[in-house]
Amino acid sequence: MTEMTPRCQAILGLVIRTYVEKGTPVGSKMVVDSYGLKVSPATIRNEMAVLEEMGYLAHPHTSAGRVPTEKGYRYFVQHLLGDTVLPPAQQLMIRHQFHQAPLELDQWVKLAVAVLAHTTHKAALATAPRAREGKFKHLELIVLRDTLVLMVLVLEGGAVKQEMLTLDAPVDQAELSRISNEYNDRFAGMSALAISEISGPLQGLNRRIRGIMVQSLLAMDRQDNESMYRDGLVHVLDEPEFFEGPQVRQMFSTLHGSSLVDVVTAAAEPLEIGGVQVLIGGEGRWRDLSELSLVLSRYGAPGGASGLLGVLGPTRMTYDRIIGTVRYVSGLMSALVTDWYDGESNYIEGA
Amino acid sequence: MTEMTPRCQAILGLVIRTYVEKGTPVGSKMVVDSYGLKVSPATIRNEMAVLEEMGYLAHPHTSAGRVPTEKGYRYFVQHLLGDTVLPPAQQLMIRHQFHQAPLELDQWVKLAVAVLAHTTHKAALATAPRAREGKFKHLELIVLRDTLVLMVLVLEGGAVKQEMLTLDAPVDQAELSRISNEYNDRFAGMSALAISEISGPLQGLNRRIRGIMVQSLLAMDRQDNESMYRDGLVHVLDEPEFFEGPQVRQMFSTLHGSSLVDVVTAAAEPLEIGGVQVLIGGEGRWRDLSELSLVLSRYGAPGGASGLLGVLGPTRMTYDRIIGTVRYVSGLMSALVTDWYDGESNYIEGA
DNA sequence: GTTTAGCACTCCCTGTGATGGAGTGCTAAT
DNA sequence: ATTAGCACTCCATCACAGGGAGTGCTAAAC
Repeated sequence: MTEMTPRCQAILGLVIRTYVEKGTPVGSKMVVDSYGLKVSPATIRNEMAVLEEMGYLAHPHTSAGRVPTEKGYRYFVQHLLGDTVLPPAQQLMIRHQFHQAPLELDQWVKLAVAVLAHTTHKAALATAPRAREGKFKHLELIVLRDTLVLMVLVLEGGAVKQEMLTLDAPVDQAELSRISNEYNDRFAGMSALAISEISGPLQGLNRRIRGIMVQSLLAMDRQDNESMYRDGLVHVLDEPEFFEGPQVRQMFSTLHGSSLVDVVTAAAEPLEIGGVQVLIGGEGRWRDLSELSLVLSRYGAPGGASGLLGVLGPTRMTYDRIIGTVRYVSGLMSALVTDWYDGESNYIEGA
Repeated sequence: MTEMTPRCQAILGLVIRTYVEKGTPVGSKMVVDSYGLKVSPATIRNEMAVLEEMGYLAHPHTSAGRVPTEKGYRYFVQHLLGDTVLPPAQQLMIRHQFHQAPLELDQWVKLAVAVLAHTTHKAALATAPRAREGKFKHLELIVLRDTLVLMVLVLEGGAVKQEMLTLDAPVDQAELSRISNEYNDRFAGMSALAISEISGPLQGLNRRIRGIMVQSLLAMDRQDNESMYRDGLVHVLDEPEFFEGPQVRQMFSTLHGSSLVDVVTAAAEPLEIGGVQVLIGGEGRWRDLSELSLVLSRYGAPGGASGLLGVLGPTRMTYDRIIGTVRYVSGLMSALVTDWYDGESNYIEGA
């Protein structure tokens, strides 16, 4: 059962590689010819029969070649994966696209998704880095018209949150400025907990503002459907297995739907920064992803905010290349984010 | 040629209605049976032959029923469309979804797209209302770390624009507050042109800020790919004509791609607020939309900001119902936006 | 003169074998 | 343990026939 001769492994690897490349079930002759092996097809057939019995390969029908099962892919990813480091040329191309990177964090994330989707030719997704708990930096209150106020909340790290407030009674800008100045003086650099502790019972406008502040600080790391960027979903349509029938529809509702966020966050839960997680065919836990694989990584500043990025494609994908790409982009993004936060903390210490 | 007997019209209408409903080419017998006409199939056949010669109907092959051409649809929309006003029940359902509407304009727009997509079961799109030229309301400069400044620009009407600035030399918050206060006192309520006229030659930070301000004010009505909301693209996959082959792929790149914005803005160019424009099969101008129709409307406050919203679906769609829905939602949105701006201007006058 | 019944014709759609090929699984020989 | 040989299985492809839907024409009916 756990018996797995080196040759068996090798053959499993070859079968998967050829299947990933060609997309059709691969037969014994195909393996021998493609790699110029010194054994006969019959030998391969025997080994393949063993692999099938162990559950790593499957048979569409009696006289077809073999196809990897999810278990097969998983074994491949865990034990047979060679060097997943991207060749320097690829690295350069990716780095180059990050070179004229914009200054806002969200822009970086969008860029990362686009780069991932483009270089892997698959669907890509990412979430912006979020700290576990945000710290208050700056509050601004701007009156738009008598009872309507725009509240702009800036957190440390540069995240900005806008909120509209309607009031019961009109206020003027001077009053609002007075309030926001007080907040800025009193609460700068504090966490939600600290703010809650300081402030006694509140009422009216102050109460609403405080509520939103605390809520925003606490909800920093909650990823919702809106905050996940996606790109390149079209690429998945290029794969022959998604070419026809209602699969296309199902695929797209999966990718576009809101459940994807849950899957991603659940799958990424055990991930350290820089770590890569490979989810093959939903792993039995998510039916939506039955034909899909997800290569996910967490990026961010060590001990600080972190986000997720990854690639989503058919189970039949070139895992080595894609894992390499995801890991590399994750590394780049971590560097960017770390730089950002270092700069930030330096400033604070130096101030 | 321009000859079009009433009965011809009626038959064209019936053919289109049945085709839209069934999705298969419709034959003479089908028409007679479906509507209990008092004429024989042969009569219908003759008329249909005439309609075909005039270019309103087409023949997939010799012994198939008739299918409407783009020209046929256009004639239908222009002359044969009955009452496109939505039944009260539908109106109520839509209105109800707008009832607990959020306070931000963009949220309204998103809601409108969702409602359109949902009720028509087609793809929907919308752009946020933009004024021809914005007016400055409020500027806020917040230092994030030594040389990095967050600039928040609020325009009249509540549009908010964020921008990051990197400086050559560090500044402190006090200095920034001084600058922003000066701007707020001096330029409140002014247009880009007025601001440009007042200010003499500038340098350094002031020059950058002024540049962004003017640019933002001028670019208010420019719709880019990012600013167009889309929803319900999946619905189009339900239509049988998009079920198979590379059409799906092409469709999706069309709908997701950036060229759609150009098409929409070009098509909407002649539209008055409240007007509805129907684009059938790309009208020969846009090859991407060959199988698609676009029902578009402009909404907004009269003389003020306006945006676009519409529905995109296969040429084979129920034009009356969809035009009705688009017009109704457009009306609702116009009311919302007008309210918004009225409130705004009231405040300004009363201030 | 318009309408209609009748009919031949055209073309698609579907199901049915028939054929070939790719690949397996088994057995016996190496 | 490996391999050659071979029967077998099942899929894919093609051709072909029959049924069906619908047309276009013609001639008769109103």
